[in-house]
Amino acid sequence: MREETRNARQEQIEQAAYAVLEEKGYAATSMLAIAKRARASNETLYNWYGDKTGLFRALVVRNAADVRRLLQDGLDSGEPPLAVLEALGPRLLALLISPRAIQLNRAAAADPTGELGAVISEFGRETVAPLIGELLARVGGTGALEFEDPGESVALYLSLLVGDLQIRRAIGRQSPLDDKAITRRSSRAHAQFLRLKGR
Amino acid sequence: MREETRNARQEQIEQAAYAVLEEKGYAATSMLAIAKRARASNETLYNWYGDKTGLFRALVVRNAADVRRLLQDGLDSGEPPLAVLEALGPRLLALLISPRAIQLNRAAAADPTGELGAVISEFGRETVAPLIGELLARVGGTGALEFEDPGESVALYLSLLVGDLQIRRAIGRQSPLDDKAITRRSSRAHAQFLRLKGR
DNA sequence: ATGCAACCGTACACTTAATTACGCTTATTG
DNA sequence: CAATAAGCGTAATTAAGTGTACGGTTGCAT
Repeated sequence: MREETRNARQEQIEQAAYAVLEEKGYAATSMLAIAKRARASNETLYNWYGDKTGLFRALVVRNAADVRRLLQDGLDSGEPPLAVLEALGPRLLALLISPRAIQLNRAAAADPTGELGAVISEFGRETVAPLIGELLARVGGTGALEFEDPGESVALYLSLLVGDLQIRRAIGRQSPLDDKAITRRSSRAHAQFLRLKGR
Repeated sequence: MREETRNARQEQIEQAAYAVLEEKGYAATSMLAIAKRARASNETLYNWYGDKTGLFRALVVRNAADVRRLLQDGLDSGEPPLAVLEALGPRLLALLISPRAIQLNRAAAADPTGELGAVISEFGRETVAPLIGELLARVGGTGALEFEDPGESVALYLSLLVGDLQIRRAIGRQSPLDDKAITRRSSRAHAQFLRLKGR
Protein backbone atom coordinates (compact mmCIF):
# COMPACT_ATOMS: atom_id res chain seq x y z
CA MET A 1 0.00 0.00 0.00
CA ARG A 2 1.26 3.43 -0.82
CA GLU A 3 2.52 5.25 2.18
CA GLU A 4 0.18 8.13 1.59
CA THR A 5 -2.85 5.87 1.44
CA ARG A 6 -1.76 4.11 4.54
CA ASN A 7 -1.33 7.31 6.51
CA ALA A 8 -4.76 8.42 5.46
CA ARG A 9 -6.13 5.07 6.56
CA GLN A 10 -4.47 5.31 9.93
CA GLU A 11 -5.91 8.77 10.31
CA GLN A 12 -9.37 7.37 9.62
CA ILE A 13 -8.91 4.56 12.07
CA GLU A 14 -7.77 6.89 14.80
CA GLN A 15 -10.67 9.21 14.09
CA ALA A 16 -12.96 6.24 14.45
CA ALA A 17 -11.29 5.27 17.70
CA TYR A 18 -11.90 8.74 19.09
CA ALA A 19 -15.47 8.71 17.88
CA VAL A 20 -16.26 5.43 19.62
CA LEU A 21 -14.30 6.46 22.68
CA GLU A 22 -16.15 9.73 23.08
CA GLU A 23 -19.42 8.00 22.48
CA LYS A 24 -19.06 4.99 24.73
CA GLY A 25 -16.14 5.58 27.06
CA TYR A 26 -13.08 3.45 27.28
CA ALA A 27 -14.48 0.41 29.01
CA ALA A 28 -17.22 -0.01 26.44
CA THR A 29 -14.94 0.63 23.50
CA SER A 30 -14.04 -2.58 21.72
CA MET A 31 -11.54 -3.11 18.96
CA LEU A 32 -14.28 -4.55 16.82
CA ALA A 33 -16.42 -1.47 17.24
CA ILE A 34 -13.51 0.71 16.14
CA ALA A 35 -12.84 -1.51 13.16
CA LYS A 36 -16.44 -1.42 12.07
CA ARG A 37 -16.67 2.31 12.47
CA ALA A 38 -13.59 2.72 10.30
CA ARG A 39 -14.76 0.03 7.86
CA ALA A 40 -11.54 -1.76 8.53
CA SER A 41 -10.90 -5.30 9.67
CA ASN A 42 -9.67 -5.92 13.13
CA GLU A 43 -6.90 -7.99 11.65
CA THR A 44 -5.55 -4.76 10.20
CA LEU A 45 -5.85 -3.03 13.52
CA TYR A 46 -3.86 -5.75 15.19
CA ASN A 47 -1.29 -5.84 12.41
CA TRP A 48 -0.72 -2.12 12.63
CA TYR A 49 -0.98 -1.43 16.33
CA GLY A 50 -0.18 -4.75 17.93
CA ASP A 51 -2.93 -4.70 20.51
CA LYS A 52 -5.51 -2.48 22.07
CA THR A 53 -3.01 -0.67 24.22
CA GLY A 54 -0.88 -0.02 21.16
CA LEU A 55 -3.76 1.62 19.36
CA PHE A 56 -4.45 3.91 22.28
CA ARG A 57 -0.80 4.66 22.68
CA ALA A 58 -0.87 5.96 19.12
CA LEU A 59 -3.77 8.22 20.04
CA VAL A 60 -1.93 9.53 23.06
CA VAL A 61 1.21 10.26 21.11
CA ARG A 62 -0.66 12.09 18.39
CA ASN A 63 -2.63 14.11 20.92
CA ALA A 64 0.49 15.03 22.84
CA ALA A 65 2.08 16.14 19.59
CA ASP A 66 -0.75 18.65 19.15
CA VAL A 67 -0.10 20.16 22.55
CA ARG A 68 3.61 20.21 21.92
CA ARG A 69 3.15 21.94 18.60
CA LEU A 70 0.95 24.59 20.16
CA LEU A 71 3.62 25.45 22.69
CA GLN A 72 6.48 25.21 20.24
CA ASP A 73 4.70 27.55 17.83
CA GLY A 74 4.26 29.99 20.65
CA LEU A 75 7.92 29.81 21.53
CA ASP A 76 8.92 30.31 17.90
CA SER A 77 6.48 33.12 17.22
CA GLY A 78 8.83 35.92 18.16
CA GLU A 79 6.12 37.73 20.06
CA PRO A 80 6.89 39.15 23.50
CA PRO A 81 7.03 36.21 25.92
CA LEU A 82 4.45 37.58 28.30
CA ALA A 83 1.97 38.09 25.47
CA VAL A 84 2.68 34.56 24.28
CA LEU A 85 2.02 33.20 27.75
CA GLU A 86 -1.24 35.08 27.96
CA ALA A 87 -2.38 33.96 24.53
CA LEU A 88 -1.39 30.37 25.13
CA GLY A 89 -3.29 30.00 28.39
CA PRO A 90 -6.79 29.51 27.04
CA ARG A 91 -5.65 27.37 24.14
CA LEU A 92 -3.62 25.12 26.39
CA LEU A 93 -6.45 24.82 28.88
CA ALA A 94 -8.88 24.01 26.10
CA LEU A 95 -6.66 21.21 24.86
CA LEU A 96 -6.04 19.76 28.31
CA ILE A 97 -9.72 19.46 29.17
CA SER A 98 -10.97 18.65 25.68
CA PRO A 99 -13.19 15.58 25.38
CA ARG A 100 -10.39 13.77 23.62
CA ALA A 101 -7.80 14.46 26.26
CA ILE A 102 -10.22 13.55 29.01
CA GLN A 103 -11.15 10.28 27.37
CA LEU A 104 -7.49 9.43 27.03
CA ASN A 105 -7.00 10.16 30.70
CA ARG A 106 -9.94 7.95 31.51
CA ALA A 107 -8.48 5.25 29.35
CA ALA A 108 -5.19 5.55 31.18
CA ALA A 109 -6.95 5.31 34.52
CA ALA A 110 -8.78 2.22 33.36
CA ASP A 111 -5.81 0.56 31.69
CA PRO A 112 -4.81 -2.37 33.88
CA THR A 113 -1.23 -2.45 32.66
CA GLY A 114 -0.66 1.19 33.59
CA GLU A 115 1.21 1.55 30.33
CA LEU A 116 -1.11 4.16 28.91
CA GLY A 117 -0.62 6.28 31.98
CA ALA A 118 3.12 6.07 31.55
CA VAL A 119 2.82 7.12 27.93
CA ILE A 120 0.58 10.05 28.81
CA SER A 121 3.05 11.14 31.44
CA GLU A 122 6.00 10.75 29.14
CA PHE A 123 4.55 12.43 26.09
CA GLY A 124 2.19 14.68 27.96
CA ARG A 125 3.36 16.48 30.99
CA GLU A 126 7.01 15.53 30.73
CA THR A 127 7.47 17.09 27.33
CA VAL A 128 5.08 19.96 27.93
CA ALA A 129 6.45 21.12 31.26
CA PRO A 130 9.92 21.92 29.91
CA LEU A 131 8.39 24.00 27.14
CA ILE A 132 6.36 25.99 29.61
CA GLY A 133 9.48 26.25 31.71
CA GLU A 134 11.35 27.68 28.75
CA LEU A 135 8.57 30.17 28.14
CA LEU A 136 8.51 31.25 31.76
CA ALA A 137 12.27 31.64 31.69
CA ARG A 138 11.94 33.97 28.72
CA VAL A 139 9.29 35.97 30.51
CA GLY A 140 11.70 36.12 33.40
CA GLY A 141 14.34 37.36 30.99
CA THR A 142 12.23 40.39 30.23
CA GLY A 143 12.17 41.23 33.92
CA ALA A 144 8.47 40.67 34.31
CA LEU A 145 8.88 37.62 36.52
CA GLU A 146 11.11 36.64 39.36
CA PHE A 147 11.41 33.09 40.64
CA GLU A 148 14.03 30.72 41.88
CA ASP A 149 12.76 27.25 41.13
CA PRO A 150 11.56 26.97 37.53
CA GLY A 151 9.95 23.60 38.08
CA GLU A 152 7.94 24.94 40.96
CA SER A 153 6.79 27.87 38.86
CA VAL A 154 5.60 25.61 36.08
CA ALA A 155 3.69 23.56 38.60
CA LEU A 156 2.15 26.68 40.07
CA TYR A 157 1.14 27.95 36.64
CA LEU A 158 -0.50 24.67 35.78
CA SER A 159 -2.19 24.48 39.16
CA LEU A 160 -3.73 27.89 38.66
CA LEU A 161 -4.67 27.22 35.06
CA VAL A 162 -5.95 23.69 35.23
CA GLY A 163 -6.31 22.90 38.91
CA ASP A 164 -8.43 19.85 39.46
CA LEU A 165 -10.47 20.29 36.31
CA GLN A 166 -8.97 17.26 34.64
CA ILE A 167 -9.76 14.82 37.41
CA ARG A 168 -13.23 16.26 37.82
CA ARG A 169 -13.88 15.94 34.13
CA ALA A 170 -12.43 12.44 34.16
CA ILE A 171 -14.75 11.16 36.84
CA GLY A 172 -17.59 12.61 34.87
CA ARG A 173 -19.16 15.21 37.06
CA GLN A 174 -17.81 18.34 35.47
CA SER A 175 -19.37 19.36 32.21
CA PRO A 176 -17.08 20.77 29.53
CA LEU A 177 -16.28 24.46 29.83
CA ASP A 178 -17.42 26.73 27.05
CA ASP A 179 -15.07 29.23 25.42
CA LYS A 180 -16.12 32.02 27.68
CA ALA A 181 -15.47 30.05 30.84
CA ILE A 182 -12.12 28.94 29.50
CA THR A 183 -11.13 32.50 28.75
CA ARG A 184 -12.23 33.69 32.14
CA ARG A 185 -10.43 30.98 34.02
CA SER A 186 -7.31 31.45 31.99
CA SER A 187 -7.09 35.19 32.45
CA ARG A 188 -7.73 34.83 36.15
CA ALA A 189 -4.94 32.29 36.39
CA HIS A 190 -2.66 34.60 34.42
CA ALA A 191 -3.34 37.49 36.76
CA GLN A 192 -2.89 35.38 39.86
CA PHE A 193 0.33 33.93 38.57
CA LEU A 194 1.72 37.38 37.88
CA ARG A 195 0.71 38.54 41.30
CA LEU A 196 2.57 35.68 42.90
CA LYS A 197 5.62 35.59 40.71
CA GLY A 198 5.69 38.99 38.99
CA ARG A 199 7.97 41.69 40.19
CA MET B 1 -25.35 -12.28 62.87
CA ARG B 2 -24.73 -9.76 65.56
CA GLU B 3 -24.54 -6.25 64.28
CA GLU B 4 -21.12 -5.77 65.77
CA THR B 5 -19.80 -8.89 64.06
CA ARG B 6 -21.29 -7.82 60.82
CA ASN B 7 -19.75 -4.39 60.95
CA ALA B 8 -16.39 -5.94 61.63
CA ARG B 9 -16.92 -8.29 58.69
CA GLN B 10 -17.78 -5.41 56.39
CA GLU B 11 -14.70 -3.64 57.56
CA GLN B 12 -12.62 -6.68 56.64
CA ILE B 13 -14.24 -6.96 53.26
CA GLU B 14 -13.64 -3.32 52.49
CA GLN B 15 -10.04 -3.66 53.65
CA ALA B 16 -9.68 -6.56 51.26
CA ALA B 17 -11.23 -4.54 48.47
CA TYR B 18 -8.70 -1.77 49.00
CA ALA B 19 -5.87 -4.25 49.15
CA VAL B 20 -6.77 -5.86 45.84
CA LEU B 21 -7.51 -2.50 44.30
CA GLU B 22 -4.15 -1.06 45.27
CA GLU B 23 -2.43 -4.19 44.09
CA LYS B 24 -4.12 -4.74 40.76
CA GLY B 25 -5.91 -1.55 39.79
CA TYR B 26 -9.63 -1.27 39.21
CA ALA B 27 -9.96 -3.07 35.92
CA ALA B 28 -8.17 -6.13 37.20
CA THR B 29 -10.06 -6.20 40.47
CA SER B 30 -12.72 -8.86 40.47
CA MET B 31 -15.38 -9.52 43.03
CA LEU B 32 -14.10 -13.04 43.40
CA ALA B 33 -10.61 -11.83 44.19
CA ILE B 34 -11.98 -9.54 46.88
CA ALA B 35 -14.08 -12.34 48.33
CA LYS B 36 -11.12 -14.69 48.47
CA ARG B 37 -8.88 -12.10 50.02
CA ALA B 38 -11.49 -11.49 52.72
CA ARG B 39 -12.22 -15.22 53.08
CA ALA B 40 -15.79 -14.40 52.28
CA SER B 41 -18.09 -15.81 49.66
CA ASN B 42 -19.04 -13.71 46.72
CA GLU B 43 -22.64 -14.54 47.47
CA THR B 44 -22.25 -12.52 50.66
CA LEU B 45 -20.68 -9.69 48.74
CA TYR B 46 -23.59 -9.60 46.35
CA ASN B 47 -26.11 -9.90 49.15
CA TRP B 48 -24.63 -7.04 51.06
CA TYR B 49 -23.61 -4.66 48.32
CA GLY B 50 -25.84 -5.59 45.41
CA ASP B 51 -23.22 -5.43 42.73
CA LYS B 52 -19.70 -4.37 42.08
CA THR B 53 -20.59 -0.72 41.80
CA GLY B 54 -22.41 -0.97 45.11
CA LEU B 55 -19.33 -2.29 46.85
CA PHE B 56 -17.22 0.53 45.55
CA ARG B 57 -19.88 3.04 46.40
CA ALA B 58 -19.58 1.87 49.99
CA LEU B 59 -15.84 2.46 49.84
CA VAL B 60 -16.35 5.94 48.48
CA VAL B 61 -18.89 6.86 51.10
CA ARG B 62 -16.72 5.66 53.95
CA ASN B 63 -13.71 7.44 52.55
CA ALA B 64 -15.62 10.67 52.08
CA ALA B 65 -16.86 10.41 55.63
CA ASP B 66 -13.24 10.48 56.81
CA VAL B 67 -12.59 13.69 54.93
CA ARG B 68 -15.78 15.21 56.16
CA ARG B 69 -14.99 14.35 59.75
CA LEU B 70 -11.57 15.90 59.45
CA LEU B 71 -13.02 19.18 58.31
CA GLN B 72 -15.92 19.15 60.72
CA ASP B 73 -13.59 18.53 63.64
CA GLY B 74 -11.54 21.49 62.51
CA LEU B 75 -14.60 23.68 62.34
CA ASP B 76 -15.74 22.57 65.78
CA SER B 77 -12.35 22.86 67.41
CA GLY B 78 -12.78 26.43 68.53
CA GLU B 79 -9.26 27.31 67.46
CA PRO B 80 -8.67 30.52 65.50
CA PRO B 81 -9.91 29.92 61.95
CA LEU B 82 -6.66 30.82 60.27
CA ALA B 83 -4.75 28.38 62.45
CA VAL B 84 -7.33 25.71 61.68
CA LEU B 85 -6.93 26.34 57.97
CA GLU B 86 -3.19 26.05 58.23
CA ALA B 87 -3.33 22.88 60.29
CA LEU B 88 -5.92 21.30 58.05
CA GLY B 89 -4.00 21.82 54.83
CA PRO B 90 -1.50 19.01 55.07
CA ARG B 91 -3.99 16.57 56.51
CA LEU B 92 -6.52 17.31 53.81
CA LEU B 93 -3.90 17.03 51.10
CA ALA B 94 -2.68 13.74 52.52
CA LEU B 95 -6.20 12.32 52.43
CA LEU B 96 -6.93 13.54 48.92
CA ILE B 97 -3.85 11.95 47.40
CA SER B 98 -3.72 8.88 49.60
CA PRO B 99 -3.46 5.57 47.74
CA ARG B 100 -7.02 4.79 48.68
CA ALA B 101 -8.45 8.03 47.41
CA ILE B 102 -6.47 7.76 44.21
CA GLN B 103 -7.62 4.24 43.55
CA LEU B 104 -11.20 5.33 44.08
CA ASN B 105 -10.71 8.12 41.58
CA ARG B 106 -9.23 5.65 39.12
CA ALA B 107 -12.18 3.41 39.66
CA ALA B 108 -14.54 6.28 39.01
CA ALA B 109 -12.71 7.25 35.84
CA ALA B 110 -12.82 3.67 34.65
CA ASP B 111 -16.41 3.04 35.60
CA PRO B 112 -18.44 2.93 32.41
CA THR B 113 -21.71 3.84 34.10
CA GLY B 114 -20.31 7.04 35.57
CA GLU B 115 -22.12 6.26 38.78
CA LEU B 116 -19.02 6.05 40.91
CA GLY B 117 -17.97 9.44 39.70
CA ALA B 118 -21.31 10.82 40.73
CA VAL B 119 -20.94 9.32 44.17
CA ILE B 120 -17.43 10.67 44.57
CA SER B 121 -18.62 14.09 43.60
CA GLU B 122 -21.65 13.99 45.79
CA PHE B 123 -19.97 12.66 48.90
CA GLY B 124 -16.58 14.08 48.10
CA ARG B 125 -16.22 17.50 46.67
CA GLU B 126 -19.82 18.57 47.05
CA THR B 127 -19.88 18.04 50.78
CA VAL B 128 -16.29 19.09 51.35
CA ALA B 129 -16.36 22.35 49.43
CA PRO B 130 -19.07 23.92 51.58
CA LEU B 131 -17.13 23.04 54.72
CA ILE B 132 -14.03 24.67 53.35
CA GLY B 133 -16.20 27.58 52.29
CA GLU B 134 -17.49 27.90 55.84
CA LEU B 135 -13.96 27.82 57.17
CA LEU B 136 -12.81 30.47 54.73
CA ALA B 137 -15.80 32.61 55.65
CA ARG B 138 -14.78 32.43 59.29
CA VAL B 139 -11.23 33.36 58.41
CA GLY B 140 -12.74 36.25 56.50
CA GLY B 141 -14.70 37.14 59.61
CA THR B 142 -11.47 37.68 61.49
CA GLY B 143 -10.45 40.19 58.88
CA ALA B 144 -7.56 38.13 57.60
CA LEU B 145 -9.14 37.50 54.22
CA GLU B 146 -11.07 39.48 51.71
CA PHE B 147 -12.94 37.93 48.82
CA GLU B 148 -16.18 38.35 46.98
CA ASP B 149 -17.01 34.95 45.53
CA PRO B 150 -16.71 32.24 48.20
CA GLY B 151 -16.99 29.43 45.64
CA GLU B 152 -14.17 30.85 43.63
CA SER B 153 -12.01 31.13 46.73
CA VAL B 154 -12.59 27.52 47.64
CA ALA B 155 -11.65 26.51 44.13
CA LEU B 156 -8.50 28.62 44.31
CA TYR B 157 -7.54 27.13 47.64
CA LEU B 158 -7.97 23.62 46.32
CA SER B 159 -6.10 24.46 43.14
CA LEU B 160 -3.15 25.71 45.11
CA LEU B 161 -3.25 22.87 47.58
CA VAL B 162 -3.94 19.91 45.33
CA GLY B 163 -3.50 21.20 41.80
CA ASP B 164 -3.20 18.37 39.31
CA LEU B 165 -1.69 15.93 41.80
CA GLN B 166 -4.76 13.73 41.80
CA ILE B 167 -4.90 13.17 38.07
CA ARG B 168 -1.17 12.68 37.87
CA ARG B 169 -1.24 10.11 40.60
CA ALA B 170 -4.25 8.48 39.04
CA ILE B 171 -2.70 7.91 35.65
CA GLY B 172 0.98 8.12 36.35
CA ARG B 173 3.50 6.03 38.00
CA GLN B 174 4.20 8.81 40.43
CA SER B 175 4.89 7.63 43.95
CA PRO B 176 2.95 9.12 46.85
CA LEU B 177 4.35 12.24 48.46
CA ASP B 178 6.04 11.74 51.78
CA ASP B 179 5.09 13.74 54.84
CA LYS B 180 7.76 16.29 54.27
CA ALA B 181 6.69 17.00 50.71
CA ILE B 182 3.08 17.23 51.79
CA THR B 183 3.94 19.72 54.50
CA ARG B 184 6.02 21.79 52.12
CA ARG B 185 3.39 21.89 49.44
CA SER B 186 0.69 22.70 51.93
CA SER B 187 2.49 25.58 53.57
CA ARG B 188 3.41 26.99 50.18
CA ALA B 189 -0.22 26.82 49.13
CA HIS B 190 -1.27 28.48 52.38
CA ALA B 191 1.16 31.34 51.85
CA GLN B 192 0.17 31.80 48.24
CA PHE B 193 -3.50 31.77 49.10
CA LEU B 194 -3.00 34.43 51.74
CA ARG B 195 -1.01 36.49 49.35
CA LEU B 196 -3.80 36.41 46.79
CA LYS B 197 -6.76 36.73 49.10
CA GLY B 198 -5.37 38.11 52.34
CA ARG B 199 -5.68 41.73 53.21
C1' DA C 1 -29.54 -29.15 72.85
C1' DT C 2 -31.54 -28.09 68.53
C1' DG C 3 -33.49 -25.65 64.80
C1' DC C 4 -32.65 -22.04 61.69
C1' DA C 5 -30.77 -18.45 59.19
C1' DA C 6 -26.71 -16.74 57.27
C1' DC C 7 -22.27 -17.81 55.53
C1' DC C 8 -18.47 -20.35 53.25
C1' DG C 9 -16.48 -22.60 49.30
C1' DT C 10 -17.06 -24.01 44.99
C1' DA C 11 -19.12 -24.75 40.76
C1' DC C 12 -21.88 -23.08 37.02
C1' DA C 13 -24.30 -20.58 33.53
C1' DC C 14 -24.02 -16.49 30.69
C1' DT C 15 -21.77 -12.47 28.65
C1' DT C 16 -18.53 -10.00 26.64
C1' DA C 17 -14.47 -8.71 24.51
C1' DA C 18 -9.65 -9.57 23.01
C1' DT C 19 -7.22 -12.11 19.67
C1' DT C 20 -6.65 -15.34 15.89
C1' DA C 21 -7.95 -17.76 11.57
C1' DC C 22 -9.60 -17.84 7.05
C1' DG C 23 -11.80 -17.44 2.56
C1' DC C 24 -12.67 -13.76 -0.58
C1' DT C 25 -11.69 -9.26 -2.85
C1' DT C 26 -8.88 -5.47 -4.12
C1' DA C 27 -4.85 -2.95 -5.16
C1' DT C 28 0.18 -2.79 -6.33
C1' DT C 29 3.94 -4.02 -8.97
C1' DG C 30 7.05 -6.11 -12.12
C1' DC D 1 -1.68 -8.83 -17.29
C1' DA D 2 -0.57 -12.11 -13.91
C1' DA D 3 1.37 -12.75 -9.30
C1' DT D 4 1.20 -11.45 -4.92
C1' DA D 5 0.72 -8.97 -1.03
C1' DA D 6 -2.51 -6.61 1.89
C1' DG D 7 -7.02 -5.63 3.44
C1' DC D 8 -12.00 -6.81 4.24
C1' DG D 9 -15.74 -9.23 6.67
C1' DT D 10 -16.90 -12.66 9.55
C1' DA D 11 -16.49 -16.60 12.21
C1' DA D 12 -13.96 -19.25 15.66
C1' DT D 13 -11.13 -19.35 19.82
C1' DT D 14 -9.92 -18.21 24.30
C1' DA D 15 -10.11 -16.09 28.62
C1' DA D 16 -12.27 -13.63 32.39
C1' DG D 17 -15.51 -11.85 35.06
C1' DT D 18 -20.23 -11.04 36.71
C1' DG D 19 -23.85 -12.71 39.01
C1' DT D 20 -26.47 -17.17 40.68
C1' DA D 21 -27.07 -21.73 42.78
C1' DC D 22 -26.30 -25.10 46.18
C1' DG D 23 -24.64 -28.56 49.59
C1' DG D 24 -22.18 -28.39 53.84
C1' DT D 25 -21.09 -25.77 58.04
C1' DT D 26 -21.21 -22.50 61.81
C1' DG D 27 -22.93 -19.29 65.10
C1' DC D 28 -26.97 -17.68 67.54
C1' DA D 29 -31.35 -17.74 69.80
C1' DT D 30 -34.68 -20.19 72.26
